[in-house]
Amino acid sequence: MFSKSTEYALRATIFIARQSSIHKKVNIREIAEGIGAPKYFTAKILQQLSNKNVQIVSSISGPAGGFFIKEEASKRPIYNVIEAMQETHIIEDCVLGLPNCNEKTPCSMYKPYKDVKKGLLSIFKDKSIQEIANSKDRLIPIKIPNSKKP
Amino acid sequence: MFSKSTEYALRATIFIARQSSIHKKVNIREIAEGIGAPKYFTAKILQQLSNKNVQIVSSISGPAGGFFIKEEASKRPIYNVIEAMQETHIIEDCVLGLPNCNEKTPCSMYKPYKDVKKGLLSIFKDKSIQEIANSKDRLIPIKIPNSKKP
DNA sequence: ATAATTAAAGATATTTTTATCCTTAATTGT
DNA sequence: ACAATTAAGGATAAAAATATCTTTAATTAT
Ligand code: FES
Ligand code: FES
Repeated sequence: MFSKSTEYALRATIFIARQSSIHKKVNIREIAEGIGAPKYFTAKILQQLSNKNVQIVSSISGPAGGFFIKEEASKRPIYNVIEAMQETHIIEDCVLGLPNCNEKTPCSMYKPYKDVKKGLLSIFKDKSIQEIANSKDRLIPIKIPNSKKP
Repeated sequence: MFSKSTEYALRATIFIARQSSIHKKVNIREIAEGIGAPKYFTAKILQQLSNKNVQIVSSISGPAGGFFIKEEASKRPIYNVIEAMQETHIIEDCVLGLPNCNEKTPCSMYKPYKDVKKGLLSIFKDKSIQEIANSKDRLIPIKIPNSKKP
């Protein structure tokens, strides 16, 4: 559904939130391994999530540093991650790729998609990062005993 | 939601179906202009939809040739176009990008997405190409009086 | 002060997607 | 047979997404 960037962003956010709930900061290597994503690419995505006006994740440099999520940020909906990655269009835009998806200029899919869109939006808007992090569902493809991504 | 390829594929299929309903064959130029898509790229997509075991659209070379959709093909669900473009994964796969999206190995989004996925699949599976073509909703971005895509 | 550890930032590389062009084959009308 | 029109197929180009590497800055501990 989303790009790999956004998939990694969602997984990373949930992963960090879980560690932050036990007041543990995590570094890039831990995050990348924890979500089964390429390390350097994950680093780039974390810049997007931490930097900016976004402020979904926070970070501190140096030893004992790393990434974490503030209490208040973890209460925000996971939808904010999709916004930060600038991919709300994947849900919001016309299914046929036409501009101006609205009541006035609908395509053939507008009506049937209307309710689906609502449902899709609500699954990301109705749950906070914290709530999703609290579930102990997997965030990683498969158990890798000793992965070697240096 | 889908790739540009699939968006064009959906629009082209509906466009051709409309013309076929009045027994009119259309050529690449007419299709590309009719759906507001790049001509050569549209041609490549039509190969995917006509060629193969897919057979959603049919074509005939030479003067008075062009693309059309057979009666029986137009009764198939629009979902077949998404299958032909090999993008069912966009609906079917894990929202977080994890492999093996199923009851046994769910991610945090599995349950909330389950019903949305059903709705999403049904809007493409429950309507035939013909039915969608019969609606006279737009298939093109905006009215272009005299577009110049040579 | 120095060394070690961490993220930030910038540069580069690879792959995929999107888009275009050119040649060939099929069909039609003259 | 020949010219015109159309799609098919192959080659190439351009842009975007994905991925990696290198250097710099910040922080900590010694
Ligand atoms: S105009 Fe196509 S889904 Fe809204
Ligand atoms: S496992 Fe994630 S949505 Fe199915």
